Amino acid sequence: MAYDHKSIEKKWQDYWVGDKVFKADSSSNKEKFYALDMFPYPSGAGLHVGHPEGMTATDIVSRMKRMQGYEVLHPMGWDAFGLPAEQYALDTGNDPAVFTQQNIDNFRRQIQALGFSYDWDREVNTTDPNYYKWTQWIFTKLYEEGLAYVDEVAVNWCPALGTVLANEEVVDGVSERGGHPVVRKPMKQWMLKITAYADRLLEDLEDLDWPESIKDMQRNWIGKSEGADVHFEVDGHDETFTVFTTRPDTLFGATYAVLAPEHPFVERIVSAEQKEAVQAYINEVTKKSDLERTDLAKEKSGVFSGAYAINPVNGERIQIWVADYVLMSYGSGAIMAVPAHDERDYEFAKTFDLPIRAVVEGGNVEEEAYTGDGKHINSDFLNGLDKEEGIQKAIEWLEAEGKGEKKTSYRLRDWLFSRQRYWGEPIPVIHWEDGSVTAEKVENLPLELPKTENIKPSGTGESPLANIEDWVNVVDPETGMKGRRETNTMPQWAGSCWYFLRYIDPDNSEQLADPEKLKEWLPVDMYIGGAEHAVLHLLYARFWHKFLYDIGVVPTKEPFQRLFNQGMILGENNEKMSKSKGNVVNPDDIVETHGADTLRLYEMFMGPLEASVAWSTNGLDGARRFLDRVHRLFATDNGSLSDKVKYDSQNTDLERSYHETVKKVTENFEALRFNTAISQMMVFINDAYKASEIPGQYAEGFVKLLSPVAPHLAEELWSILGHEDTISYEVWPIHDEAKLIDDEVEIVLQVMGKVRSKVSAPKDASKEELEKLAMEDETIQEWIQGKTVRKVIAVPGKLVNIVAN
RNA sequence: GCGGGUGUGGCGGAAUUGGCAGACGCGCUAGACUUAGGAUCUAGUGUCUCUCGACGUGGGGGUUCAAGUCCCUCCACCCGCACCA
Repeated sequence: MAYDHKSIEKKWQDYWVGDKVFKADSSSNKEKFYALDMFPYPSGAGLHVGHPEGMTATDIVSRMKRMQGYEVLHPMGWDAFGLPAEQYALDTGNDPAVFTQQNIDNFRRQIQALGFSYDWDREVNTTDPNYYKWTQWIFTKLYEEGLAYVDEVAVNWCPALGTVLANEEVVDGVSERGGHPVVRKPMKQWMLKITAYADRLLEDLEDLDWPESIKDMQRNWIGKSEGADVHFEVDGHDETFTVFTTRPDTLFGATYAVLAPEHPFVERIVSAEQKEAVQAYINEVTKKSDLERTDLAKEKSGVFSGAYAINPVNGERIQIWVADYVLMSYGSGAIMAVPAHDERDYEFAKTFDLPIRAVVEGGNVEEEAYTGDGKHINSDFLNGLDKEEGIQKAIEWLEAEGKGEKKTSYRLRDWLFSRQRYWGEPIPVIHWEDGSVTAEKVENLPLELPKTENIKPSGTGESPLANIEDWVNVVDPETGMKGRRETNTMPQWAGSCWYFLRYIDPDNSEQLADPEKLKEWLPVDMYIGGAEHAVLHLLYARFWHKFLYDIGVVPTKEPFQRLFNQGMILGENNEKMSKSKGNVVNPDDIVETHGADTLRLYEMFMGPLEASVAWSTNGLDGARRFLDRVHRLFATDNGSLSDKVKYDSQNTDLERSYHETVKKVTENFEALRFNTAISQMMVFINDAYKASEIPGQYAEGFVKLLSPVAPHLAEELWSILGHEDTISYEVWPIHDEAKLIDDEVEIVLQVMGKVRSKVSAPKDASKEELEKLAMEDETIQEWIQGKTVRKVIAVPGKLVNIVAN
């Protein structure tokens, strides 16, 4: 019988899972290798063909590393908290835990049907109390270290639904569900002080083996910029405000100042005459959505506050304006405006007819702002200096005069860590009636989510947990003091910040993970996932990891040494797969019709791992055809070994092709270039079909090379080749470099850089010998006839180029 | 606007330090075997001429004996950020 994927795949999957073939042993003395997938959110829709792409890539590497003698940790788990389960609960009254468990079971079934070599004994689930116990524990540590704090932050409050909405639940200013109005409302929120790690998150990127584009995205997100804080006094008030500037050297060109509309200072300094205008402006601005406010195309808007600031360098009175082009969230929410040398200030000054004074030479201030370098003018003690010197000197002056100081600002802001949701890790904090706040003691963790049939909005903006009286209200057993539990839960990011640590020691009830085991496995050697997590997940996880490093829990500064982002698999119409477009391909269907091995092979052969390529049914058929060809080459219809395979063969037809294949496949797997590795395997199979016989050791070697990509078929062929054990721990083939070198090589003969002839020559023929061969070649002689040979370039082993005209 | 990236046959894509452009797969064409083929096998397949040959890696220019690869310039598309002071 021909290649029957259904029976073969079932057989080997049952064996792998049943016999725990891929169990990882932390105590072995093999070198450790940790291959990690970004774990999925188990959605109700199940797996789509995009999921297995990255998973196949890590699986191939894992399987190869095992065969190369490494102890491989390759785990899978579930990022299972999240909004959809909560929505489902709200809609149906069902328990999100039950719903989530069903989805997980479905995901696991689908993933196992693809034959990945996960160690299923290490499966983790972020919604499991034994898991989130440690998520909560990390939070309490952050709290103890002062890195978790409460702040007032505006949230999307929907009065009609009585709940707070996530940004993605708000569409065009109304709730996505029901279309109710949404307003910004300040609420007390837990924040994590990621900004305290900004510099280290930036610097430590250097040593990581990550795509440069991802590093850059993180750098931009952190957005470090150096400059100075400058303090301005307000004329007629006993007040000062601070601006942040990267160009303190242009202080003499500051002709007005601007406060963000939300700046608390605005109401303190606004003049009586301007009060009404300012209030009207602020009202207008707060009505605008974030999108409208940041729309670059729009005209600058603003209003004069009626107050004046004193420029600290020259005592000049300058107007203070309120304008929304200054953001409260960056720097100090206030700027000194230097219209001559800043494009935004220039545009604003032109709009409102404010003075513009050049203080740096170069450019034409009549026409546009000049942001380049040049000698300073109109700047007293800075005159004649260039930009760099000017900045230096200005900061020295400010610090000496007590009018300002050197300052570094970051675009990165602290992490808003609260969610007003039921389906998340409860934040383990109690607010006591005397006003004190304490974190739950470790022995009281996990603080479990209470079971309830009544998940509904609290109506106050608190999470549904606020409805559950006997959970929310607590009494201190020792002092009798009453308290109320925090009702906010953690965001989905929390569980995914450290799951890779738990895989290392998933059942530990005493600690997050055994330090000795962490030392064995960390850092993750290979981490593959989608580029959509390039910034947030990876930054948050790095932050937590550095924190855990600081408190001595983990042994490495960085969690993920090597990172790779796989591309997307698009629908056959070249658009992103989505239910609404009807172009989603379900892996279950492919496994049924073509088999898991075909799906794996096809996804790896489509193109480079990082590229986004459209699904093609024809391409899939081609992948299947290759596996059919492989099967037919090695096995007969009744499942015995093909006569063509001969263990005692002395035939050397395939020698070179085989060794080249071993070399290329090994190198390409290592470099994650699976498409080229597979094409080389195809070349070998084509050669093998042409050969009169296939030496047994080449057949075995090839099956090993194929096994990471098409493990079920490889196991089957391995047993047909007469082996009892799994192929998973067989020794990976090594190529013999000597077999790749031919004694005779083909030399390309060129005239004027164009190939005119070819000739065979000994591989180590000298330049002179090659030149002689070229000149003797008949075709070449015809080409150079009647021409003068100006020059002959001979590259040993490669070519001869004759310059003649 | 800033940062990063990509442009190669009808399609997906290959091409060490500059050294035979188009590996491999899909598709297509012809043939073989077949009652049949959406199976399999064989041959062919960048374009123009189809004979020599010429042209050809987004466009233009340059360096070089030799450029997909290096330099300059322009264009298109994709991703991220976006009034970040």
